[in-house]
Amino acid sequence: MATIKDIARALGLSASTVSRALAGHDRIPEATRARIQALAQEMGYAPNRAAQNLVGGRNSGFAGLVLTDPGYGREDSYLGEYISGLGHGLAETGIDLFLAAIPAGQSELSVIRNIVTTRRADGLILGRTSEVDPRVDYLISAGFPFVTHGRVLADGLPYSWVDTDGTAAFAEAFDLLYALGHRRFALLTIEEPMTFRHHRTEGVLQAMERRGDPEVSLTIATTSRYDRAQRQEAVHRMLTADPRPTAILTLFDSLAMNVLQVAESLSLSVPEDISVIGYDNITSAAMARPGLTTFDSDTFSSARETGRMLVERIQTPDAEQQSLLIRPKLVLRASHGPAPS
Amino acid sequence: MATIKDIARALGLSASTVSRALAGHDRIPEATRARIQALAQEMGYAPNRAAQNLVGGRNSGFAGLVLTDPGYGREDSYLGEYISGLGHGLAETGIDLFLAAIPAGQSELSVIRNIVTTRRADGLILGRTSEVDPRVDYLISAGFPFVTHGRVLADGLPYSWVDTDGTAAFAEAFDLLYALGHRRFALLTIEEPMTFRHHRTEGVLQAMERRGDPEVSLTIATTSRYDRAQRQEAVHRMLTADPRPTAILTLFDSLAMNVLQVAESLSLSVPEDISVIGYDNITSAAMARPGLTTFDSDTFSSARETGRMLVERIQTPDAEQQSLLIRPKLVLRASHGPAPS
DNA sequence: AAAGTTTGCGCAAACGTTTGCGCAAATCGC
DNA sequence: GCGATTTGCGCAAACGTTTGCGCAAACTTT
Repeated sequence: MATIKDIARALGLSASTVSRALAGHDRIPEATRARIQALAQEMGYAPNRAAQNLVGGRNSGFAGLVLTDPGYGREDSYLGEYISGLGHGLAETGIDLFLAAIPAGQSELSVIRNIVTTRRADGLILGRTSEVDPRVDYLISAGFPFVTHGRVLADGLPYSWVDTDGTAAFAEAFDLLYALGHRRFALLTIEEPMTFRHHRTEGVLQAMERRGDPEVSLTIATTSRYDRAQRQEAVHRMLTADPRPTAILTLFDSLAMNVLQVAESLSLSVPEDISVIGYDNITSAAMARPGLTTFDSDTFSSARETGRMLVERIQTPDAEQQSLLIRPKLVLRASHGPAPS
Repeated sequence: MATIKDIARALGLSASTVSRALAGHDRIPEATRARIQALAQEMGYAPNRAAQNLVGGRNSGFAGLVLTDPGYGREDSYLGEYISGLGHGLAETGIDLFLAAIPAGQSELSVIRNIVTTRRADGLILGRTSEVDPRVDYLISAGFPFVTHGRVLADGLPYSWVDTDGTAAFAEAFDLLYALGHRRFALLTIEEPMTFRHHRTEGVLQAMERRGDPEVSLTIATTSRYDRAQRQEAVHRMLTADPRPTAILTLFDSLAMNVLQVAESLSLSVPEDISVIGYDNITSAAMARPGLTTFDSDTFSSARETGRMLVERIQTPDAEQQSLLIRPKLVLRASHGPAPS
């Protein structure tokens, strides 16, 4: 509504002076700045983002969160908490959140490219990082500010990320179950080459190797991340194998939920017959019976940190890249117990 | 990157012609339009939103989804599914989703006012409507396009909304339990004057009245929507009352979850001792044991319709206001059964 | 073939801001 | 008290579009 020119006219100044005063530039005396700021306040002046954006070619005032369709985060409470955290990380910076919801079938990379070239956002937040991720490569080469939630496999790439330490957590889960006497392990994992799959698997393998116990066996079962029927079938196969594993680690909670369900339908009791441990601590994990033992990595604060890191990327592009590895906390519930004898 | 001027220069035309051709205006011969469009395609031209916005004062290209902090939708899978649906409703319109995440303690109304005056969005989507909602009043008076998810209590206000038919659903729930022999009912509700509270309560009261059975009793217990401890306590009081209700209706699923938990801690079995019915069909409702009987209102498609309605509001502001009342489907699980004798 | 209409397109202004350059006045150094 | 520097501020251009107006050429009508 009110423009810089209105302020200038009212004060008998030029638009340039008002602009500079508001931006806190040099060579504007404190008294003038104060008058200008007071009037701006009074008139409810807010800079026109479009105009600012146009002149500078930067500063759209938006941080884009890229979400892809299958799933989006629909699985559980995750997204709401994540957005809440991001909001807090961006608060007070004048940067708003823009949701780039990518329809199924559209190339995520082309949408990202479009956002970058049209400057629809000043920076991006990427989830679902895969081991080799063209989005990351592109954004680095374009020199565009971004932060990923999750990593790519290659080390040393110049980008900022926040991730949870799946390797440590899965090693901890293995050790916990080993200590309870379990020797026949199974890991339920996914087909998609997400980086977290690598890290979490690595945790189990490392812990196993450290034990060096020849009695320990591990079978790895793979299923699709999204196809429900295929998931059920894979779990079913795993639970009817002979010999049956007694300790099941799943890559994330919703897979563990499948295990709980199939076990129930097979009249296997958890944790008496099999122990199950998940990862993520989704809301359902607490509601399930038995309650699911899992790992919690505080989505809210990790999202907040992601937001803060992005702000830093945007505002001081030359600052060093940051990264944050969060150690998830084991949440003990009732889905694990001593190995059956 | 590529601008309209680049195209004009390359074709020996003026910027005006290119602009008009791309916008599909009159008085541009088909042949010229085709040439222009082809080159635009080839050069990867995308209009600069900031410039478009600046000239027209409209058309920021964003639809704002207003989310307030306590909760946001963190409770369950709701938000992810909702956003997914909205994305589909806005797809192909060139309108992106902008998240107005309102920090706790900030006035939602002032944020909305700011968005409207700075034209940061072309339209808004509002959730959490309360019986009397100043946001709705303000947006109507400002003539700003918006759609609410939920209604206000007053009828006949000129705005578009999408809501679920809580009245019908709660009447159905009552009837179901009545038919199973239940006579001592309880309704667990919230303190906040949300409109859905009114409608859902109304459903129970109406069904009760229709029966006109003097043996039926209904106690209504009220608790805070967000305070966990208070919720537990209210549920505890309800389940230790004498005589204890045998049929418990809760305003939404997460309250029903509380009932399930407290019942378990009191060694009451569901559904043998008490029946519980929720509303919303959150993910945990399926995972809980016993599975929660509840109502599902297809968040995804109602969000998609909300998105479509907003597009209509934005593009044809003079079109009639629309509304959509969705009849939720009863999802039968294991948390309800015959009244204990 | 003259008058009127339509077609195809360009000119230039406008949207609200930022910023390089410049200029007069004030202040400083000595 | 004179030259040099600093301070305070304005002019005007630029960012990429859209759009009212106008004009010449091409058609149509009579």
